[in-house]
Amino acid sequence: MKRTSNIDLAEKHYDPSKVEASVYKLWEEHDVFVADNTSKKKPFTIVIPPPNVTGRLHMGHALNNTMQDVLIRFKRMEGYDALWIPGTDHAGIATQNVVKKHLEAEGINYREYGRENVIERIWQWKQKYGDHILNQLRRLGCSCDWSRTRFTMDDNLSLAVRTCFKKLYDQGLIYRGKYIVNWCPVDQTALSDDEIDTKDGGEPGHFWYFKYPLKDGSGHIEIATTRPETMLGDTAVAVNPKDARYKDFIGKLITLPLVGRDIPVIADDYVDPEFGTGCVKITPAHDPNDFQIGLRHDLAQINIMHEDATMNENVPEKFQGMDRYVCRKAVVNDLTELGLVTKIEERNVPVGRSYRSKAVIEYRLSDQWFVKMQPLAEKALQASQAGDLKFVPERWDNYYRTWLNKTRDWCISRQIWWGHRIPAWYNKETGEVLVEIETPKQVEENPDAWQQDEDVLDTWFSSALWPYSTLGWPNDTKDVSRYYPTDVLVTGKDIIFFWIARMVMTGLFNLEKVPFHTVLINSIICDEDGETMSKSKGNGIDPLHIIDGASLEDLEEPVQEAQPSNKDALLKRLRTRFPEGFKGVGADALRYTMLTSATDAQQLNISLKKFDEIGRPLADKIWNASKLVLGLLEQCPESSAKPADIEEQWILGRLDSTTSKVREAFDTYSFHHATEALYHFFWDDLCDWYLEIAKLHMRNGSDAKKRLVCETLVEALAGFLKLVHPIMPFISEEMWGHVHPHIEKLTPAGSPTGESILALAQFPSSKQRSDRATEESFAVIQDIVRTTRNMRANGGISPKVAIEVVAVPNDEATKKAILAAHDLISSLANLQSLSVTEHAPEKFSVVVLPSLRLCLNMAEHIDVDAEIARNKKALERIDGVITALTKKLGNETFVSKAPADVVEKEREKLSEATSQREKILGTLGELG
RNA sequence: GGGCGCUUAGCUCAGUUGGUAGAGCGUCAGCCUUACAAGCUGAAUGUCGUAGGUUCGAUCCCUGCAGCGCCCACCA
Repeated sequence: MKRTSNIDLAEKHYDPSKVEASVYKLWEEHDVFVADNTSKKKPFTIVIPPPNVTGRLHMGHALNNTMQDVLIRFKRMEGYDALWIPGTDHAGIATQNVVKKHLEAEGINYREYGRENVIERIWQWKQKYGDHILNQLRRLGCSCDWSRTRFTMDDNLSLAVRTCFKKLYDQGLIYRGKYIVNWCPVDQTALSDDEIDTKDGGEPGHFWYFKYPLKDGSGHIEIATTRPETMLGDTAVAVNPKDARYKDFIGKLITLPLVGRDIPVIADDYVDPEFGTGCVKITPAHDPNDFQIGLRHDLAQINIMHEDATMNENVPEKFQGMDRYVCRKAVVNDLTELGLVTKIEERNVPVGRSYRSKAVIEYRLSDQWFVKMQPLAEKALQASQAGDLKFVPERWDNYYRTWLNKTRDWCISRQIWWGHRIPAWYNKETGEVLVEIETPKQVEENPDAWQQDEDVLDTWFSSALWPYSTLGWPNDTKDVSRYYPTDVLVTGKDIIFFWIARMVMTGLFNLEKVPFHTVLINSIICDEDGETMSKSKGNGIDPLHIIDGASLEDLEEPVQEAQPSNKDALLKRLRTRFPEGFKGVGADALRYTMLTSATDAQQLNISLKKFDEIGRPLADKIWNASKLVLGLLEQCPESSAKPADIEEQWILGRLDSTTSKVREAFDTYSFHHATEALYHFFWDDLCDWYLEIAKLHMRNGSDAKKRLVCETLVEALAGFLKLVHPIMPFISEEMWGHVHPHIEKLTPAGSPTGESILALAQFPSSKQRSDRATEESFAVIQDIVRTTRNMRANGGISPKVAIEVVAVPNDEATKKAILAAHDLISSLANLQSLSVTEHAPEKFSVVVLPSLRLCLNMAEHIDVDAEIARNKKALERIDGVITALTKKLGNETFVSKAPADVVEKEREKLSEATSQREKILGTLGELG
C-alpha cells in the first residue's frame, strides 16, 4: 500500500495539527481498531470506564485513556485480537440536571412539563451532544473499536439491567422497604452511602444544649444537638442504662417543648455517657442511629420534612413551610424565650453532602429498593483472596477488601426520571408486586389496575453490568463468549467502590467469572500546588487546550467562571507564564508527558508548563531526527554493506536492550519506565551519538560503510518508531509512512519488513545484540571524546581548534578499542592526531580515566595551576573512595559475613582506585 | 478513632534481590557544528524529613515522631 502525506519535511519544527487528523483517518479507513470475533488470534479486551454522556474530557480522562490505549496498541502490535470497547454512561442525575437547566432557560418547569416530555428532551439532547466526549477521545488518539460503541441506555443494555434486577429479586437479593436514606433536597432523590462526602473534621456549626421538662414537673433532662429543628420529630430521649445520673429518669415521660407531645425516656447502650450531656434526643425519621434505636424500642417515626427540606404538616403550624435552616433559628429562638437553652457551643460538626449537588443531605424515611450486599460481597472477596483479581499498585487490594468487608446494603432507587425505570408493578388494589423483565401480561391486559414503580435505578447499577452488557449479555453472543472475561480495567481509585466492586459482584453473579484479572489504578490528577483539579476551584487544565493550544482568555476561562479565593494568584501565574496563550503541543506530547509523570503515587501534580517542557521537545526531536535520517537514506549507495563496526554493534545493542526494557515496562504497567528507556535511547544514544557518527560516515565513508550506516539507521529508527508507537501514535505513524519504503529496500532479504501501517506492525522483540565487551569498548570512545571536549571547554579552547592527543591504555582490550575506532574518535573529538603509547608524553595535560590516561597537548592554553587544582580534586575524590574501601575491607566482620562476590568486588574496586591514585600522583609529580 | 500515600538537587520527580545517589526543568560557561538555538557541548548543586533499631553495611527493611495529602467511620 502506498501512503500519502501532506506534510512538508522541510519544516524545522513538528506541527501536530498538520498530522493528527489525517493519521487518525488512515487508521479508521483501514479498520485498524476493529476487533474480529472470528479471528484465530488470542483476544485482549478492555472496556472503557464510560464517561458521563454530559462530560467533557478532563485530565483524569486523558491519563486514564492514554494508559488504556497504550495497552491496547501494544497488544494489537503483539498480535492479539485487541478490543477496546468505548461508550458513555447515561449519568442519571447529571444529565437530567443539564436538560432541566435548558428547560428552565426556556421558562419551562420540568415537573409540569412531565415525565414523558422530559425524557424525550433528554434523548434529543443526547443525540445531539452525547458523542462530544467520544470525539474528544479520538483527538487523544484512542484506538477504540467505534463500531462497538455502547450507551448504558441502549436497548440491549437496558435489557441487561432488567434481567439482572429480576434475577437478583428472584433470589432475594433485591428488596424494597421503608428505610432511612440519604436524601438530597436539591435533586430530591435518595442517594447511596457512597454518594455522600463528609469533610474531614466536619464543618463549622453549633452544639445546642436544651432542657426537656419531665411531664410530672419533677425536673428536666438536658440534651444536646447539632440540628435543633429535628426536635420537632423527637419521639424519645435515650440515656445509657449504666449511667447512674439518669437511672431514675428511665421510663418517665417528657413533654416535648414547642410540640407538647409526651415522649418516653428510654435506655439504650448506643448512648455514650461521656459525650454531651449523656442524654440523646431520638428522631427516628431523621437520623440513621435514631432510626435503629427507634426500631429496637418500637418508637413512632415522625417525618417532619417535605422532599425539599421544608417543614411539613407534622410540625406545629408556625413552623410549617419553613426551610430547615429558617426553622432551626425559629426553634432556637422559641426555646430561648422559654428559657430552655442552657448553652450554645461553637464547634465543627459532621456534615454530609451530596457528591453531586454539594447540598447538605438530610436523612429521610422513605420506600426504597436495596441490594442485599453481604452474599455478593462475600464472593467478590473470595475472588480477590484467590488471586482472580489483582490491583496495580497492589495496595488497592486492601482498600477494596476493606470496603467489601463492611459494605452496607445498597440503595438503588432514585427519585428521578432519567434512567432505567424499576421493572416492578404494583396492583393498585391488592398491593401485589410483580417484578418482570418485560411488562407483565397482567399489566398489559389490565393497565388501569397496575402502576409501575416511579423510580429509576442508580446509574451505577447499569455501570455494574458494563463489562458484559456491552458484549451483548443477556443474549448468548459470540462477543460474550469470546471477550468475557475482559483483561484489564483502568480507572481511578475514586470509583473502586462505586464501580469496580459492583462490576465484580454482578460479574460473578451473572457469569460466574470476575470481569477482568487486573485493575490498574491511576493517580488522581492535581494541579502544581497539589490541589485536586475541579471546576469549582477553576484550576483544571483542558486536555484539548494542550493538544490544540489556547489563547490567554481561553486559559483564564475556568478561573473566571469559578471565581475561587485564590483567583488573582491563579490569573497572575497564567498571565506571566502564557502572555501569548499556550501553543498546542499535540496529542503525542500530551500522552508522553502524562505517562512519564505518572508513577505509583496516589497523586500526580501536573501543570501546563510540563507539556511544553517534556512532551513537546521530544516530539520535535523525533520529527527532526527522522528528517535527518530520511535525508541520509536518500544518499544510500547501491552496494552491499561491510560488516558492522563497533558503533553499529553498539547502537543496535542499545536498541535491543531498550526493546527488552519497554516490553517489560508495558507488561508490568510501569509506563514511566518505558518512557524513560525510550527517551534515553532516542535522545542520548541515537541522536547524540549515532546520528552524529552517521553524518560523518555519510560524508567520508566508503560505499560499503555508507550502506552499513543506512541499514543501521533504518533499523534503529524503525525499531524506535515501533517501540514508541503505543505511547506516541501519531508522529510515529506519520514518520513510519516516510521510513517504510526505505525499510523494504534496506532490510536484508528474508527479514520481515513490517506493515505499511505502523499500528498493525509487529511489536519488536529483542535480538539480544547487547553485550558487555561492545558496551565497554564504546564507553572508551565516549570517555575520550567527552574528556577532550571537557578539557577544551575548561581550557578556553575553541571547539574548532584540532588538538593532539595521546592515549595510554591500561590494558590490551582498551588499546585495541582505541585503535579500531581511531578515525571515529579523531573526528568526533576534532583531534589533530591520536596516538597510542606506553608512556605519557611531557608537557601534555594528563587526565586519568578508569581504563586509560588521556594526554592532551594544550600548548599555550595549558594552565599549570589549574592542572594541579584539577588533579588535586581528582585525588581527593579517589582518596575518599580508597579510605571507605580500606575501612570496609579492614572490617573483619564485613570480610567474613558479606557474600564472597561482594567482598571480591570491593577488592577489585580498591585495586582499581589505588592504581588510579598512583597515576594521578604521577601526573601531579610531573606538574611540580 | 482507623487506614493509605508522600517527604531525595532551587523546582518536578526517578531510584528493589541493602553495597557512599540519578533525570528533566532551572542556573552558569562556551558554541548559529547544514535535523533540531524549541538545539549542541560542558559545569555546579544533596546531613536522601527526624530519632532509634536490625545489619559488616540502610535512601532502601522495622519502630516511634513530625509535616503534607487522601480515604473510611462518625459523638447525638
